[in-house]
Amino acid sequence: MSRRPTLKQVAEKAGVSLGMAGRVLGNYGYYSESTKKKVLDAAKAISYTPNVIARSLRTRVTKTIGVLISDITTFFWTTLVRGIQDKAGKEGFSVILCNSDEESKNEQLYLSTLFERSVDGLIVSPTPHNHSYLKKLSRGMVPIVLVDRRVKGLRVPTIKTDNQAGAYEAASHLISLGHDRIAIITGIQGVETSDERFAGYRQALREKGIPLRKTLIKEGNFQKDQAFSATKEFLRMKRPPSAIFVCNEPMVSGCILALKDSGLRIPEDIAVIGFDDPIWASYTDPPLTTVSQPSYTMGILAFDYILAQISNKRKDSKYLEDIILKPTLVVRESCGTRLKEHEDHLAQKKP
Amino acid sequence: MSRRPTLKQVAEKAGVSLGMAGRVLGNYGYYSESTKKKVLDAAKAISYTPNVIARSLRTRVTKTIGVLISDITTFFWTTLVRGIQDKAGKEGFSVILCNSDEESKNEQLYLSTLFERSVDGLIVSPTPHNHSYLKKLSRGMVPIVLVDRRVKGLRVPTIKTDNQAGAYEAASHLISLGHDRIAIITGIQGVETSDERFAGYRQALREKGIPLRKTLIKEGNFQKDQAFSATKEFLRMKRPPSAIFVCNEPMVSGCILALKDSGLRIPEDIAVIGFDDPIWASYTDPPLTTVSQPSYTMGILAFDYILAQISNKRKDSKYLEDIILKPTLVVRESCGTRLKEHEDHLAQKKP
DNA sequence: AAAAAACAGTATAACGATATACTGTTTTCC
DNA sequence: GGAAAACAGTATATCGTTATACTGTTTTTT
Repeated sequence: MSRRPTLKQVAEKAGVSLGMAGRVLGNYGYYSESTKKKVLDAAKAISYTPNVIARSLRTRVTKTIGVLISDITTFFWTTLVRGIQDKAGKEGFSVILCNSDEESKNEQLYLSTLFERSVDGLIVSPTPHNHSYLKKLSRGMVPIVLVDRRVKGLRVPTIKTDNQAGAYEAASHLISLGHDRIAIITGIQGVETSDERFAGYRQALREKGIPLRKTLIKEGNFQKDQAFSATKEFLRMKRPPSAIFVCNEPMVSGCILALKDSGLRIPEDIAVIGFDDPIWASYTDPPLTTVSQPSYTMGILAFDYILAQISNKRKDSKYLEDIILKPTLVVRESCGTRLKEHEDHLAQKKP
Repeated sequence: MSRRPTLKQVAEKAGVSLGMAGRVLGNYGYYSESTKKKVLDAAKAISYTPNVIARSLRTRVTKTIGVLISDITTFFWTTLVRGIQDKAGKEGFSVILCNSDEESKNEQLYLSTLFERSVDGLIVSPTPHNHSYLKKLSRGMVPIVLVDRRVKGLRVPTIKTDNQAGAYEAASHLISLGHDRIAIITGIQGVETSDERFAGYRQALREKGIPLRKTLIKEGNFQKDQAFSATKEFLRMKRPPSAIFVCNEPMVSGCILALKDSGLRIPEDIAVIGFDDPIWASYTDPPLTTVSQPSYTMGILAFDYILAQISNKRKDSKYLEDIILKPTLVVRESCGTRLKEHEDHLAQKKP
């Protein structure tokens, strides 16, 4: 690979000193119109572009942020990351993206490589356990913003949704439709997101006077396959649940797959309500009722917050407080709400 | 933010010269056991980590690759990118990810920032037009591997699927089911992926003696909304198509949405076949028959190829040839294949 | 007309790691 | 025992920017 032109070469070509070339291109200090022209022409002639690595070494600014999430493959994270990227691009920042897969050893590994690369800031969704390294970094090493979840003892601004409220709405919706054997497939115990969703579920049951049954609670680890198994287990019960609240998108996939596999109809045989609202939620069979989070907006906000920290606007107390966004319940057909209408509609179609 | 420890500080703490500390940590040259211990202890004591920026400046190696694709938000790209990331992570590379949204001005912008950041290599899915900058970079500036599409006049290794074969299979499948008014919603004219898929469609029709009707061909620009409109237009025809071949995942979404919106049943009223096989394809109503691409594998291969170029294994001619993977047709129910069985199944369930 | 300020330009010191040249000292080998 | 080789260690050039210190010259101010 050929070596790219340097500022020194520009200066030589322009017949001026390195310093002068630097001033013109960096637009600081004094320089005459004539040297300006000479430098600019020379730079153009050899198509000079500054070496950002060298600049970063000197200025201690990389214009790069690290983003560490659990898995880019799921809708919630893809959308959130796209939000970060769009805002970052506008501000001239590059984004290095890493997946932790909820493993704290990956978290540690990626955080350290990102730190060694001198990123200007980190947007992190912490894994369930062992945040020692994250905590260490948070102590004045590099600006950090958390997304989706907080961590006990980590005082860092966080962008998240009110998971409890969302789950409460979901469970209340099911209750209002007459369900009283409502199962839940939770995420990962110890992850704030998961615990809050469970808390919302419990709150709704308690308020409506429905007993909390341990047999109707299963952990799905936020994963499709585990939700599949959990669903199958529910179906093997003597009295299976009449509705299932599934706490994220991949797990909803697993749950629906298991129900289809068992030949059950949704919502006639069993109601399903999800968390996260991927594009496909509206054309599953039947369309999925689910709690929607503003993930793209969360990405934008996360970048705003990290930028505020980087450019030291932190004194602005606004950027120190957590943002807790409200999720919304999107009612479609998987809980049977519109079931009657739907059947009328089908009836019309049949000749 | 506090300043991080440097090699100089390690050397001072260990009471040796900078050079010695460098040798121990870099494990080259001569050093005694005693200095080794002193240096290692000192490094640990002040928790030294090398500054990768400084190293990169000196060694001209950043251990970073740039990835420029159209949109991380779609299944095909998310999965492919995850493949790249997983392999890159294993090899100690970081990935800077950018979305072009198929706009050549974005392509140009992101390519230049990536180049200025001295990435070791680029994995690019080129936008439809104006590859002048990409071509310039390909001339010995930085190693490049293309994914999904080639570009005329750009001699760079490419990882792609045999789109024509995939589309041919899809169209043939429809024809074998008795369809002869088969519409197609294409991607973006001029993009190889799109043109090849159209070619496969045309080839199938020609071979089976079915005339190619212009009215049954609409461009959807690979976008959901445009596919929605295109579908609606098809439905307004005096003789609407009996089947639609939709050339990527977001457009399938748009198409299905339009059909549902018009109250049409799939496949009874109209058959749908897609390209790309997202997780949700198996639980739409009905499950989607579609052409599946090995996108995760493509990501892995793309990284293998860029790594080969970076580490100059290019003499190995293997890494100079394009890889063209075979897509596979996944038959589900949206073309009516298993319709009979399905109804039997439903009949059984009814009491 | 002298002092101060503005301007044009050069030279050079960082930034932090890498790796070579160089100065000694010890060990090996015939 | 003496030359060669191996070893231990220091000093320093380099990567390509940025930005300051410094030397002059011109312009402005009083």
